[in-house]
Amino acid sequence: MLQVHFIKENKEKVLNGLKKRNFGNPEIIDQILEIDESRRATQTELNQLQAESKQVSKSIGDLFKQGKRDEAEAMRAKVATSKETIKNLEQQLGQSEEDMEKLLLQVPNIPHDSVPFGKSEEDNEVYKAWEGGLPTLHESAKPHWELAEQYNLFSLDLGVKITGAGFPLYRGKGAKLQRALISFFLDENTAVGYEEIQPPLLVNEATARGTGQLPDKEGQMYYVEKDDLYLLPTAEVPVTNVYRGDILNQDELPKMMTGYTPCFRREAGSYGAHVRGLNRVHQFDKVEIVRVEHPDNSYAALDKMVEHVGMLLNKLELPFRILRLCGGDVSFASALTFDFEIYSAAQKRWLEVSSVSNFETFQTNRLKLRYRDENGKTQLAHTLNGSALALARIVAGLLENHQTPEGIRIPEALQPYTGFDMIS
RNA sequence: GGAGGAGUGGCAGAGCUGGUUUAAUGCACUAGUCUUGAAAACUAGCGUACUCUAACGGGUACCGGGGGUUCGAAUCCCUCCUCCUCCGCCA
Repeated sequence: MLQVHFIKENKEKVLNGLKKRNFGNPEIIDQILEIDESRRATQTELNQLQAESKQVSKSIGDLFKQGKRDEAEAMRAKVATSKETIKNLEQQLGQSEEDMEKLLLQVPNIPHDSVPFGKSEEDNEVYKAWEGGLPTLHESAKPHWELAEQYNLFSLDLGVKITGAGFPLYRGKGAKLQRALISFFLDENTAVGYEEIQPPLLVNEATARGTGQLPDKEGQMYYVEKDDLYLLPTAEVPVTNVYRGDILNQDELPKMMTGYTPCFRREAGSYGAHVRGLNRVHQFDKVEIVRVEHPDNSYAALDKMVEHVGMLLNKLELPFRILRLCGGDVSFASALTFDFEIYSAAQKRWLEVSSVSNFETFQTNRLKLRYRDENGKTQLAHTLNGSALALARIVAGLLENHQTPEGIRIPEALQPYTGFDMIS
C-alpha cells in the first residue's frame, strides 16, 4: 500500500508508474487526493470542537466542586448540542478513512526505474542469460512424472486418493530428496547470515493482511472457517510478519530470515501439459529468504539475494537464466522482481523456480514496520523476499536434467544430505 | 472445553468508590552541569498516529481490540482477544 503523502508529493511519478504497469484506472489517484483533502478538513473541524468540549467539561467539574450547581447545569445543557456535531464528524472521518483504505488497496506499487515497459511475460527482459549452452539428453530421456514412476519417487495418484488432485505423495528416495533439499537450502542460507525461522503454518487475518494476501488474494488461500485461520501460501507471510508493528533501531537493520514451510495454494486453474507432474501443485515445499532493510541498502540487498539464489542453482548444477520482470508482469506489491528459470531439457522449456523482489515500503506501510533514523524520526523500512528455493520444480529440474541411462545423478553438493549419489 | 484472576508508556508499577492524572513514582535511555576521565549526584528531556502552522509552537486521539453510558471514562456497562492459576482432555 502506498502512503497518501507519497502520492501527494509524487503524483507524476505515481501516474507514470501506473502507466508502466498498464494500470487501467489512473483516475483513482485524483479520487484519493480529493478524499484526503476533505478528510483533513473534517479532522481539523472535529479536533477544534473536541478541544472546546474538553475545556467545558473540565470547567463543569470545577463548578461542581465549588458548589455552583446552577452554573454547572447551564453549561451542561450548552455542551449537549456540540456533542451531536462531534458524533457526526467522527462518523464522517471514519467514512473517509474507510473510503481511502479501499482506494489505496487498489493501487499497485510503483515499479523501479529499471523495470522495462511491457504487457506480459513475453516482454520480460533477460537480465542474465545462461552462458553454458543448453544441455541435451540421451534418446530415452523422460519428463519427471515418468521418471517418478520408473524410480518410485512420488505419486500423484496416491495424493488424489488421500486428499485430492495436486497433493503429491513422496516416497523412498523421492521423500529423502525432499528432506535433503530443504536441509541443503536452509544450511546455505544460514551460512550467509539468515536466521532460521520455523513459523506457524496457519496465520490469522492480521498477518495475511500485513503482507498483502488479504484482501487482494483471498481466494488463493485455504481457509479454516471454524478458527478463522488461513493456511499459508508462502513462508513470506509469517516470516515477514515477525516484525509487524515494530519500530526498530536503525543499527538493528538488516533483519535477515530464512524459513522452510510447506506452501498451500488453491490455484483454481488450468490443466494440461504445463501443469503436469510437479509443475503446479496445491501443496509444495519452499525455503524462503526475507530481509528487512534500510531503504538506502535495499537494492544492494536485492543484488545479494539474486547472487545467492544463483549460487544455489550452480551448486545444484542446473542451467538457469534470470529475468527482470516487465511492468505488466511484476506483481502488485513489488517494485522490482527478478525471476529465476531453470531449463528443463526433458520438457524443453524454462521453469520458474524463484522470484526475488524488493517491495520497498509497500508492505511495511501495511505492516507498520519502521525504524528510527539518525534524527530519531520513524521511517518505513523496506522488505524483500525470495525463494531459496521452491522445491517441487527444483525436483522436477533435478530429475530431468541429471538423468542418465543408468539412473539419476545427485549433484555433489547434495550428496552429503541425501546419503546416495544416484537414484537407480 | 469448565471455573477464577489479570491486561496501563522501553521495563517495573500506582491510579480503577468517574472531574487538580495535562497517566504518579522508580528503572532504563538521551543531553547538560560537576569530574583528568568514569561513577555518583543534580538539571532537563524522554511514546505513537493524525492534524494546524512559513517557522516557533499548538490541537486531537490512543491506558489489550471494538462498542456503549455520561457534560466528562484508564476508572462504569457490553463484547471479543490474549496471558496467568486450577480442573478436564491430549501429541
